[in-house]
Amino acid sequence: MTASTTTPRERYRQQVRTEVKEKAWQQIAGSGASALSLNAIAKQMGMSGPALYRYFANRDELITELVTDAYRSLADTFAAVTTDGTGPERLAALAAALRGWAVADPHRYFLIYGTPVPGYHAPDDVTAIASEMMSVLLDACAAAIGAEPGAAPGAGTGARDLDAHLAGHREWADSHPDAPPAALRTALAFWSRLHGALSLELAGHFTGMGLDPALLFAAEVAALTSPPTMTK
Amino acid sequence: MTASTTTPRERYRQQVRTEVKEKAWQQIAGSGASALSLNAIAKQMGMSGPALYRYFANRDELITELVTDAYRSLADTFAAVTTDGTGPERLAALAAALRGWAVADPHRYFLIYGTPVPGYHAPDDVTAIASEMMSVLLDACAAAIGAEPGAAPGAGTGARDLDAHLAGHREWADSHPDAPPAALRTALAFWSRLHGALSLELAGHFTGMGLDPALLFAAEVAALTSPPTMTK
DNA sequence: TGTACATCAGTGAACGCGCGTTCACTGATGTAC
DNA sequence: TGTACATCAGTGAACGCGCGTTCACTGATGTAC
Repeated sequence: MTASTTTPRERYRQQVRTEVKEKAWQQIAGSGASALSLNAIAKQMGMSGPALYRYFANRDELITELVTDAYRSLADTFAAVTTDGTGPERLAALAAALRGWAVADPHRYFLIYGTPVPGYHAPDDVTAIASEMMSVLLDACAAAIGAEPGAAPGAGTGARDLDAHLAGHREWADSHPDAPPAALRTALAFWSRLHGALSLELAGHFTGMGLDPALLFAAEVAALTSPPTMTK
Repeated sequence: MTASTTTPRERYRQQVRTEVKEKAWQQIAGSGASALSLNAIAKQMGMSGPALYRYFANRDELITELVTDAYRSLADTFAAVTTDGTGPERLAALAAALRGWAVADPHRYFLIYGTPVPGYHAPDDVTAIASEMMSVLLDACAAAIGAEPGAAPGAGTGARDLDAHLAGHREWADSHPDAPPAALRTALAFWSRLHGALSLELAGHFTGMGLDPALLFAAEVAALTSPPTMTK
């Protein structure tokens, strides 16, 4: 509990910045990220448009901050997941955290993982945050794989080319230089498959089909750690 | 070769409509779908803005037509895939067709499967087209499953809840009323996993990692039909 | 083949709107002596 | 504790811009006799 050296003025600044972002999210929820308007936010806050330029240099800076905040929030959610339990249990917990986070605010999810905005480039901060998340995921994957290497997705013949490629391209996993290829494969399958299920769910592609997305998601999570055995 | 009853004027109309759509796609590629502007398209065609209202009632109608065209194009691509070969071969061919189609024009892909536009609702036509595609996919899935039921993704214990749910919700698959649950599961995994890999690839989430998306995609396709065997 | 008429593509002016952003200014809040 | 000054939040007017859309109109193309 170190005494905050924040001046009242600085505190007020942060409050206003926070409120601007809140209104921004509301606006994104209503009309999409590309329709974000500084003037509209100001009006909603009972201020005049130019006032916001005290708090954000321009529209792009606001969006960048929203993106960074979204990444930060997801990374924190990941980091908060318990590291107790077996590898598969940890992976399941991470998956549940991911889905919970995404379902809680689909627009925030899509701001990160949705259609990229042409011309907009995410700031460098986010790659660092993405690495954080990958590190947490790899940790659980390594634990899961250590217990049962054959249970990793693609452990059969199908991933031989991928494994060869991964042998030469594992910079993205350099937080875990000793993780076996199966762990890397599992991490990739985790991201790829769960984002597939989540994207379709949040975009509403399942509602027209009358399916419960949670069950598909659960089945995909299960398949990540306990691959099908031949039942013939 | 039935003689076309199309009048020259009608033919001209269609030409212009087509050109408008082409410019629209170019504009989407450059600035995103939400920045689509009738005036800008007209200017690019050397016409004045209001002229386009001879061809499209308004902006929304143009977008709707772009969406429908995109679905139609994907469905045709699917339908053109050969039905020769074994089930797994057919699934692999469909997967390759999907990826080829998506990579050829990422913006078109995202217009269908990307971030949904708040307030915009796709027309009814597209659900019919989506059913077409699902029917083609289910056909291949049924063939693949018939040969080797245990090879379906989730054939282990992980998909029991999903199977129970599918037993009561298979209207989306009513083109194949006799398809076994494993076929339905395979079709869902096909869409979900491949869209996951494609979305991440096309949004550029792999480029920062230095990975070759094609190899991940290939591994996912392989996992759909030949699940890992325990190598322990 | 020629004339009279209908159809329809495209224009230019105009409407109201909201946007991002700049600028000079007012008034309140904090700081230094 | 009181006064003088500096800092900074917020305003209102203004700039230029592009948007979707409507409207009355011109001129070319096709049709009917």
